[in-house]
Amino acid sequence: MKLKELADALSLSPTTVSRALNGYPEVSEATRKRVIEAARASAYQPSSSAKGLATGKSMSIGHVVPLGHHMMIDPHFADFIAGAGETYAREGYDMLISVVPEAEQERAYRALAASRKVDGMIVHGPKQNDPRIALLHDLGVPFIVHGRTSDPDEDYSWLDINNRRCFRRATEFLMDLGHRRIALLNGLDEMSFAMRRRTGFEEAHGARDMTVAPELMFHDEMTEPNGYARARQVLGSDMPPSAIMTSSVLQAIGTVRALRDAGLEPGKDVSVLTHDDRLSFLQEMASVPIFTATRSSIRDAGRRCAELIIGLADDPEGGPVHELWEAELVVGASTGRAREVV
Amino acid sequence: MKLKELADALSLSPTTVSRALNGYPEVSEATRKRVIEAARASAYQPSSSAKGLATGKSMSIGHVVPLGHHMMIDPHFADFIAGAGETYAREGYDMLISVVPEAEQERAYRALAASRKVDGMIVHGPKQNDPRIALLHDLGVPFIVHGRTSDPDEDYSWLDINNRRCFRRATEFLMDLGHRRIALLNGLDEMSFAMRRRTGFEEAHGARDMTVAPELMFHDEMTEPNGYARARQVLGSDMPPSAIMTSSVLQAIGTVRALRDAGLEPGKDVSVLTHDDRLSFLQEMASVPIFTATRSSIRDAGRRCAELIIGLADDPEGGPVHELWEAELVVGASTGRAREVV
DNA sequence: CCCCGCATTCAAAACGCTTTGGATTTTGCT
DNA sequence: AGCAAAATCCAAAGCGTTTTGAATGCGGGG
Repeated sequence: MKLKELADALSLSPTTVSRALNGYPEVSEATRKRVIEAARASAYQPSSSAKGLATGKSMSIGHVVPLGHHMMIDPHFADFIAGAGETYAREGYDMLISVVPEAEQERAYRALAASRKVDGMIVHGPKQNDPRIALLHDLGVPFIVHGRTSDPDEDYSWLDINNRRCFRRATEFLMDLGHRRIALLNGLDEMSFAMRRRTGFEEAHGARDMTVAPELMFHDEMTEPNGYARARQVLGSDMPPSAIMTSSVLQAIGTVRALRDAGLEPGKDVSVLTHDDRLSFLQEMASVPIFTATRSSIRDAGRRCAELIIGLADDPEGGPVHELWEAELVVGASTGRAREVV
Repeated sequence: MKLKELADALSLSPTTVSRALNGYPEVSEATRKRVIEAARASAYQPSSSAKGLATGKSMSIGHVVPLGHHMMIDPHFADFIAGAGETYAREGYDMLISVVPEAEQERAYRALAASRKVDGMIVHGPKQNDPRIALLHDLGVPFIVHGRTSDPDEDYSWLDINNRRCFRRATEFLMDLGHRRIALLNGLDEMSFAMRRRTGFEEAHGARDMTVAPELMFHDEMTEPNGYARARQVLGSDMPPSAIMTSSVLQAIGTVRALRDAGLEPGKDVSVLTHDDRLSFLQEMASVPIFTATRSSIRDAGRRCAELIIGLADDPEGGPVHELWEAELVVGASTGRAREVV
């Protein structure tokens, strides 16, 4: 069913039908009703290519997701997508995902932009110095970064959580419990968020005239097996930490597995504190959370990023927008006073 | 940069340029070279809407993903997507995802089909009797189902694993180890795969003249917390099982947590056997796997489904295609001989 | 030297929608 | 009743490609 046919059936011109359906005022309410009803009855749906060609908008937002080192799609990313998807559905947008090998990322961005398949893009997992933001700037596509680079951050739009501060608070929380030797199982070191968290971690040490132990800091992909492996490694060392911080619940779960293997109890023998993105497939209903954690819903971030990029797509001059979210620090069962080792 | 401009710059007609770029034979190799070079230099990329309008193809495949009961996006789904995405990227297709509340699914399918935004669709998580396949049939969109319904399955395309057989084998494997009382933590009962697994589980019992204990069979969303809760429940019952089977590694992880909580050791005190979709963020490098499992990569399934749907999009008369994959049964550390209880 | 056939190239139509600029009818006022 | 303004509708011109049908230039056979 195409517009012309619908118009013929109604003895109206395509012009009028188009206007009636798109809510333009130059059409009487009576005919608008009639048109809308007929459209519904015949399940008319405008061709997206034709509409796109005529309006210059595609009503979809692009996400380029690189297949990482281990060809893994990040579960954190999946939850972000779920949130963004909700917003898109509500606003009549679609989500276009391009999964590409790391090396072909730039080509993918260029192709998406130049073919005008998307009205805007969301940039995931920004590195410290990320060439993508300059690229997108050049390409002239509206975009928003989930996270920030380490560049001055005024001239592009982003939404981020205050990684530095929340990791500083978390570290100090552990120190207040008497912990002196704390391990940090962080995300990959090229990631901007990992560096910010590390900075917060170090600041906390500095503020109390403590020094971080380099042999207790790790940058890995945030998986359960990696959490397990690193925890095992530090627990088996000469001077094991009394607390372990991780950047993801997945690593924390691995850490707990390692503790159990070593006959140690989390929260008693060794404290575990993690950042919690509230991954949906791990949500507990328990009254007291398993993990003490800095917490911020990555799904909410997805929802909000989608709203922001749609705003920018509608009004590219809407200027760069920035949102910095604070994470909450919730106390769970995985932390406790440090054992008096002395 | 639009086609006409490129043509002008080359002193050629749009016709010729278009043909040169699309590999038609009616153009001399010399000019083709020239055109391709100029296109590359000026980063020309045809407008997808215009191309779509002219050709009738959109070069993208649609996925409708419902937000389930707990508004969770399934991590299994994420890995499937990663696999499919690889294929799409290779074939020049894009992936269009529509995240919608369960109730609006039908509308989403209709909209995607009628707006011709996609050349084909992949149906996820088929229910036992799934109205979507009739719907898509009506809409006339090529589609492939990942899984099967319980209907006769000849008239639509699908790719599935042999759930019934692999769960039967797995159950018999446990019985061979002396287990007589086996719990099954399955996926949601409306899911077609869950029923097939259940059937395999029951067949194994029937073949040995054993009866399944209804109080040991559960249908839940396949999450870690659910695995934990159910395992705790059965372990605390009057007649606890000596082995627990789960439909997902996530449930298995939860189960192990429950065992540990109860002071039990997996593989010694209680055996755990799971189906393993090879979720990428859980891949171990260990030589002997943690879990004994029936194993089949859901990412490979995604890859293959994408190939199949692209094939169908190119040639809708390609007839229904079917692929039934066998899962392998790999022995890990989580199973062992049943404790002599008697 | 002419004409035919092949290799190249092009002008124009088509794809299905939105939007511009007018035309026609209706309404509101005097 | 008469006229300007407002309301309603329409024909036609895009939007950027592909594709159809025809034109042009060329070499070769007669």
